[in-house]
Amino acid sequence: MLTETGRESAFSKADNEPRQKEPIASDALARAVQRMGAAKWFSRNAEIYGEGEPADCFYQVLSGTVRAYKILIDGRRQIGAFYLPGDMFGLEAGEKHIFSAEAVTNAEVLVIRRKTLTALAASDIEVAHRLWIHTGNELRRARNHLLLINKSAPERVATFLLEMAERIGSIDEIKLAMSRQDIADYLGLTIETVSRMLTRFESASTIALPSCKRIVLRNRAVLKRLVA
Amino acid sequence: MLTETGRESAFSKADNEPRQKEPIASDALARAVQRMGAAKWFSRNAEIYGEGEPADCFYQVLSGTVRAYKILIDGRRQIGAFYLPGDMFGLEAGEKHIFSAEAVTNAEVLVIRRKTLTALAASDIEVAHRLWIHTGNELRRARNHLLLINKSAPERVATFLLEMAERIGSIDEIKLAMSRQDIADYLGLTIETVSRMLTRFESASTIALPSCKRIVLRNRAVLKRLVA
DNA sequence: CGACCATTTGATATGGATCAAGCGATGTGG
DNA sequence: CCACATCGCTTGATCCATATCAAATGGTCG
Repeated sequence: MLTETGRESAFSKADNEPRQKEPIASDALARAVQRMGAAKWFSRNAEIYGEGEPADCFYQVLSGTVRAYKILIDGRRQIGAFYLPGDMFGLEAGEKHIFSAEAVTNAEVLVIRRKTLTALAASDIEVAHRLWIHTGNELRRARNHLLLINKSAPERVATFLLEMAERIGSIDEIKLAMSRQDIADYLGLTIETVSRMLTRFESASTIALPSCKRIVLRNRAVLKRLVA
Repeated sequence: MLTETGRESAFSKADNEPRQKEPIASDALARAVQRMGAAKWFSRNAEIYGEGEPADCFYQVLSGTVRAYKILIDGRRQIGAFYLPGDMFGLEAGEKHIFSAEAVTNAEVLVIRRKTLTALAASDIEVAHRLWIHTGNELRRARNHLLLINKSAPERVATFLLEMAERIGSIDEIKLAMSRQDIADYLGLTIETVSRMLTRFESASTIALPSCKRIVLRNRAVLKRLVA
């Protein structure tokens, strides 16, 4: 059954938020991580691992938000994914990390050694299967992200808002953990463009912006039509 | 104990050749596909599977080239990947295909039922492992593709040329199976822009264009610097 | 209150899209 | 074998969405 080691403390100490309903996954893989992983704290902007380092560990977010990114030669930064509580990351069958990972906010993360996991997978077919499913989900996300990057700026921002709302499980209001720069680097836009799109949506009463990190979706239909 | 070996590379000489002489790939998964798969011919532009259809089969290209793509609501087409001889595709842990697949050229493809493969994976840990590796490789490709899409047009085209040269294993000359439209849809550009970049490279003697499908890389250093 | 950083807003520049010919292959029927 | 249609590619002219540059505003923390 679900082992929730460290969960309560995670929730009370997370700088960020009261948590949603049931974010922590409970499949064989997640259970293994929760049983055998060690909780570790990362403060805002701390590096969890760096690009090119050997991928020795697998992670699950307990609280806070994590970004996976890559710095391009011209200095730009492409964020490949945000990981929220319950999400697992850091191990995709490769020897080395191709992205770096950092805490967006103070975050508590479960860490489990790769060896531990692969040893388990060798004997437990369900864990092996779950690892595959996990990578498959990452792949689906990456492909959706790819599709996103070719769209117009309003479409990208609308997609981001809906994606975040769904993942946070919130009804209407999203509390964003990340800065405009993070959003811009995720969407392949500039902060100015992200900001402009948000104010444009606000002017159209599609969203409201009580503060720059809180966004209220007032008219999802309009956003969904954009995403289409 | 599981061991991760690097990605298997698909080595082919020219994708026009009807057949590979050598065994195409030789890991446990590829061997299973080659032993139990049925060869099937698809003529140019024939559909192999459609988006949304149940992902019942797994495929390996024997000859020719295949594209995986998605049509967006606005009618644009995003090509997610090209598959060359030796490459496997069509099964990534999901129940349904999220892309469609078509033959770019006349192509021979091995087809194996998903059930056959998952049954095998349940008893053969090595096959299960290779399935994971395969999805991991697809993920790495998708992430590289994502990075690509944010770059400038010259960078994208240069990246495409180098990628193709490497995958085809050609020294200097690439024989492209795909049209300019295919390239454009892969890179998120228009055919006009792709064409202009190619002629620009040609003017700079970075490449030569003996015919529109044959491209000679005359100065890889320049291309690599662009990709950086 | 004042300094600092993030965000918004405004003005201008530009890379690639779009619109529009032209050109060069490939194929077909006479 | 040629005339001609067709299709894919290249080239040119213009437009527009977003980047870039610059400044103002707002929010946070000492």
